[in-house]
Amino acid sequence: MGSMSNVPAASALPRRDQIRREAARLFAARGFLGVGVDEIGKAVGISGPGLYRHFAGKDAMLADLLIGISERLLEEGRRRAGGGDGPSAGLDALISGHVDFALNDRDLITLHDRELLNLKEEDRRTVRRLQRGYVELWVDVVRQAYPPLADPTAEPVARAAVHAVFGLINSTPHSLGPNPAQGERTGLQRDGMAALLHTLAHGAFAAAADSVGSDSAATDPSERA
Amino acid sequence: MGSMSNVPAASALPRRDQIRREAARLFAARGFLGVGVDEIGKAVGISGPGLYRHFAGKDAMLADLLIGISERLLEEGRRRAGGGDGPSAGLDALISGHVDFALNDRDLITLHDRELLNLKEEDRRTVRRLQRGYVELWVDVVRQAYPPLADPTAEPVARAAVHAVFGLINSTPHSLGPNPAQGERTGLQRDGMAALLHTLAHGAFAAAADSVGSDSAATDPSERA
DNA sequence: ATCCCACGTTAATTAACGTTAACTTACGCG
DNA sequence: CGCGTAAGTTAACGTTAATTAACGTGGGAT
Repeated sequence: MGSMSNVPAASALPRRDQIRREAARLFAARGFLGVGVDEIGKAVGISGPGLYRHFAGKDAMLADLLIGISERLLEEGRRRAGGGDGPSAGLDALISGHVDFALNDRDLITLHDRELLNLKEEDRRTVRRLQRGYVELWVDVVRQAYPPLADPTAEPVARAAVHAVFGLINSTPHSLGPNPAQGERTGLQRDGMAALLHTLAHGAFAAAADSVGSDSAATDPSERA
Repeated sequence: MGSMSNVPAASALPRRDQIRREAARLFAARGFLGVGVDEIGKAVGISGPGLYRHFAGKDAMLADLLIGISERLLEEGRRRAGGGDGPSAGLDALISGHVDFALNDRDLITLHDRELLNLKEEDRRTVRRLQRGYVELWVDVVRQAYPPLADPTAEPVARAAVHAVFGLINSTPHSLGPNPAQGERTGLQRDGMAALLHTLAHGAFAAAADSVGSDSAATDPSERA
């Protein structure tokens, strides 16, 4: 193993990435346990056990996908949150980043919260740690951008709102039909959907801030009007 | 089959319902393909193939659960949407109903959008038809409650917003930890969470209405500010 | 008393799946 | 040239899981 003159030319992706993409597509479409390795192999043009030259096993493929996406989310999130122009702009950047992610990498977003339970304990802990970091990032920025949420008693509200907004943004895979075509007449075009999700997310956070700014909402077990 | 003097006394649930509950719990926890029939059997005190006296097969259990929840959502939704006191109150009632559902029947809400792909074609069509009816119900009420969304060109926006709000409300299973205990210090109590979700949903819809009321958002492919 | 049927049990059947083994091929390099 | 290694192939193995078969059993209605 001395020289190595790889560089896969201008052809296609490296095998490993090709496998990643097809596996993500199939796992998202039919579930991790619902697709066999032969199927993944066929999708990349090799057959069955040939995949074991590139991944240690089926579990390792899923782990690679989930850890990869979690790392990319956190990394990109950190970059955007520290964008400079104050917390409000930071939150905008976070939202845009997550929306782009949900629209561009629908398969991975789907897997991200659907297939965690098929990971071995250690990988699951890794993914959860990364996810936790990402959530903390959002919670901090949201509480700075919406001062009423900065109150210590409002922390659970901010955290729950962040989770809910993730659910909101991540809902696009379900509401946008199957994978391939993007300009269907199902509804909005891509950019319109991105703008709308951005708007909805802000609306939700603003409403949360308003609710703790005025009356009961969090620690008070009284009913609302 | 002439007499039938059932009435299961004051003991437990009928076997069939007991199976439903345990199957829902297990499917939500580890996925439809991740749990075996022996496991479901053990959860209800009988073993393995004894389940086939009550359901035609594992597929039939999932179909029963998903169709059941979809029917209940639609039925209860219709009841609430026609509550009488105008579209704004109708929307409140719809939101409250869905929030209650998400908080009370977390397992079923999880299955509802996670396991559709494990249904046979016919059952899947049935579930989708019911889901479509439920969405239409929401879209109609939302557009009445928020006049700017009643504009014909805003229909895709209203529809996408409804899907997004479903994602928002349904996110609670993920952000509330595992199933059993309900009063953990993870964050909000149940009622606080319900109130917050209600608030967030309204905030999202209001923001959607604002956005189409003022500038570009839907059919216009221009960028937003 | 008896019949029967709802409700279970365990054993057998069959199919699928992940993984490993053994073997082949192409090719960069000393 | 000859060798090692990356990247495949097909065949085989061991397990697991859903479903079916064959077989009990106990309690109500006739």
